[in-house]
Amino acid sequence: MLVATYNVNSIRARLNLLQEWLQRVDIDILCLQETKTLDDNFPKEELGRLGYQCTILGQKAYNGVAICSKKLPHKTINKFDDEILNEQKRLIGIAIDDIEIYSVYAPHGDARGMDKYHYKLRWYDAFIKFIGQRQGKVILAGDFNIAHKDMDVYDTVILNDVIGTMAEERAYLDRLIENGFIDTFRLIHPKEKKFSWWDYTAGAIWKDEGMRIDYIFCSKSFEGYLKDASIDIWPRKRRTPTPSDHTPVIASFVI
DNA sequence: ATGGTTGCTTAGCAA
Repeated sequence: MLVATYNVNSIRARLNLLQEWLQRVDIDILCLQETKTLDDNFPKEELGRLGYQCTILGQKAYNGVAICSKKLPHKTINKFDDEILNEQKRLIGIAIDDIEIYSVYAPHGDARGMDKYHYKLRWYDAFIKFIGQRQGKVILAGDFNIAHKDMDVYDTVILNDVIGTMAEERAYLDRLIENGFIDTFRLIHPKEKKFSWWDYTAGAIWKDEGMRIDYIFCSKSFEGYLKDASIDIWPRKRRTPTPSDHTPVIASFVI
């Protein structure tokens, strides 16, 4: 079973590239972020033609998450007890067989001290609390907007104590791991310096000046099933159609 | 070259 996460930076702008990519790989469950459109405008039919059932939680212009799966989910989780998890569309879950899968789009946070920064911390508090209550086989796939360690950024001087690398942000990923979640890419590749996002400006992708901020975490109960993990740089290196600033992250499970 | 890129929605915001 192949699980992928991809921040597409607009599903409508990225549809052609996404279709091309999906024909090259054989993804079973695709978690999308920054779909940036209301549910009515989500290209359900186009993805349906590629064999995917789409579970969508969109909003106009910003945010928006979805999960496209080959199997039909028997449950959708799109409402949460904590209001901060409901107001912006950053989290959706589905259940397939005995597995819960979440597509996650954590707030960017702007810069320390700004309103959006405090929002990020409050959102993460609510998210970790919610996730801590989940039981059994759980997968969290998405754009977490935090580079966990120094090896997850291209330059530790330029990217020291800035948004995405602050100790207080990294502590949230530590807490996820303390709760039993596994960073699948890092487990399979303990030493590899690979990124999942590169700034659009200044040709960052061609210099590999990026950060690893997209992750697939799985609960401890999955540990024996994890077979492989990778970052597919192919979509990010297209010149046409225009790519997202992120690239897909993949995890493979023997289920 | 003293900046540079996208997308959504239409000039300002968000990333």
